[in-house]
Amino acid sequence: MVGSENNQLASKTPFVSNNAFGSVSDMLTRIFAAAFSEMGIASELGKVVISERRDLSNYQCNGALAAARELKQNPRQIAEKIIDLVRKSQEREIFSTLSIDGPGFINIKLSDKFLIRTLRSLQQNKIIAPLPANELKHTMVDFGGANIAKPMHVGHLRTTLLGDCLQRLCRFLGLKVTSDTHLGDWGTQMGMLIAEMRHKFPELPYFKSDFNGPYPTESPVTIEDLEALYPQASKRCQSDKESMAQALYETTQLQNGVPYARALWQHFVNVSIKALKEDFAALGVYFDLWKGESDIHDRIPAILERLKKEGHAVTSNGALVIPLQDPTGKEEIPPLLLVKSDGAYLYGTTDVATLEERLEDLHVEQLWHVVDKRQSLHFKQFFLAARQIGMAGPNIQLEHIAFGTVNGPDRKPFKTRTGGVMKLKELIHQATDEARKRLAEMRAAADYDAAEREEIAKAVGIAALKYGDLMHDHNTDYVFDLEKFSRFEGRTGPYVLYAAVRIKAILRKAKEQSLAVGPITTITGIERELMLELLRLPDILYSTYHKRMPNYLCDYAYDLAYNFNRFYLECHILSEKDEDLRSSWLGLCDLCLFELETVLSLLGIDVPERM
RNA sequence: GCGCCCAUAGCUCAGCUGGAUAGAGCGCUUGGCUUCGAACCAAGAGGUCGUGAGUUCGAAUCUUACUGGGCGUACCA
Repeated sequence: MVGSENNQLASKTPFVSNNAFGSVSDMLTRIFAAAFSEMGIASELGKVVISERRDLSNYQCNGALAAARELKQNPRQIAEKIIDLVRKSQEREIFSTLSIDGPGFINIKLSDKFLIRTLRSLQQNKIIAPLPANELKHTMVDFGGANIAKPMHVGHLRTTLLGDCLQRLCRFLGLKVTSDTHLGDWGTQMGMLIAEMRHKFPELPYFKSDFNGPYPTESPVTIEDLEALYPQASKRCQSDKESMAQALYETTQLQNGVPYARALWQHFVNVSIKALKEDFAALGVYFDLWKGESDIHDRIPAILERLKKEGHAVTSNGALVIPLQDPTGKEEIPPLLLVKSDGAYLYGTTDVATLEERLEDLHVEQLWHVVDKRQSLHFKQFFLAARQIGMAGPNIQLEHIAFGTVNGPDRKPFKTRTGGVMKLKELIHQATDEARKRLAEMRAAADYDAAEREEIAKAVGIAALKYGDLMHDHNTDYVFDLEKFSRFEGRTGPYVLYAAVRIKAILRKAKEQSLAVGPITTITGIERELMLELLRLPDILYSTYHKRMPNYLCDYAYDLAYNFNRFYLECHILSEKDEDLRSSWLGLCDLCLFELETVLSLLGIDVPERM
């Protein structure tokens, strides 16, 4: 029979393989898909999802309803047959009940045996199955959006946290990842800075035409100087044509590699990178590469030549552009500009050259740009151009991971009280302050020494900040409310952290009392909910990856913490007299901590030992 | 003008392929600590899912028109 073959097929792809724990809903889907196809119905309809009616089931399959429309049959009868087939399969011991409710929903309850067996294997190995081999693409995450001479501010928060979460998640799921900030270290802004330096400090050796010796190894400016210099330079050039001409002149000197300009520029870059690394480090964010626009500058002429020769790039209104055709033919897409009429390169030019480098030298297969959604037209143009000129083939994934603005209570982009741009450093300080305040209010950690208290405040502050940001769907704007994010009640980082710390406290006490942390063996009541929650981890990780939606991780972390708190309240673990039950519960605590810490670490949040 | 996105409880937000009674947190009302950290938990009130029409057995979800808001629209990034 076809059917038994299908069932065997399903059982040959266990969701626990090589000790690695996979998706339960995928595993159930395989079983149901086999049953659907055995009935001659499209197997896609066998999709099993986590139940929306927790009171009725753990998982559900709605495929019979859709099948009923195609087959023009009664959905309940179809569901009946599906259930019969599943009951006959080798997998029947997974289920405690399979029932049909409403118009034809198949409600699935898992057996205790299955639940215990599965969690025990996870408990032993603590390995989550990586993505299937064909999905393990070399992924580049381009995020952070750092620039020379410009401080990191609140506008960099989302790209940094989102990008970092994505790179952590990809690595966790077995992908090869290369992250790159792609510094804005080239172009007119750099010329403007040099011109400003010449204007203010003409006595520096860089500006002496008769200077022969090597230029100083010490930077003439600090990061603070640079940050102050940049707005002045920018303002001067905007208001004064003469200054702009000077800036363009310096830009040319730099691009032609004239020593004084290069030397000065190198100082700017060094000083800036040092400061940027500190900013990122304060958030626990690290990059594999610190490439910049300057790195690909030399590639540009050859690319432009080729594009002109191949007819991809044409002159239009004095500029060199790639005309774009919308594949759907519906809308008109403005061309991608490569060279301005004054000869300067643009955003799109460096993007194309950088893409070439990433594809040819680094062999990246998947490229994610984590950038403000206001730039979506640019990325649409850039990606389309990359396809049109044949640079990115069909196997290359290009994606703009767009995010909305961080708003203040007035729903306008977040500002300081005085109306200025909030620096990232300042934001982290405020988060730490808020956490410190909360901890003091609750008289928490009062008996710890000052250094530990400070460390805890930092950890809690970062958790509040990161969770508060990442919990929101990145496609939309959100209201930044530090006071709210820092609460220990509700859907916040500190709440989740608290649950994890509670577990650590129990495990510590258990160890002190030499109580065994054993395999999970029993289900008595409320902990079943927690166990079902624990079963979802792989599903959550995979869907977070596939949708590129870290907010799923945040939701899940909260659900875990909440379910643990319920279990904790109801079951008094350490005082439990039944040794087996106690060690089973301790095992459950340990597993829950493992999952919480896993999810939090993907969000970039560390759990302190106590708080 | 054209294009993209958004509109869900008093507030901030979820809502996975079109599915059952639209969820959560905060706030509000009420209840639970001689026991592992009450920084917790439980219960309740609160909704014409922006408006109208359409597709469907079934729409917050898909189509369409409209209203209100955000953003972008060739030489900035």
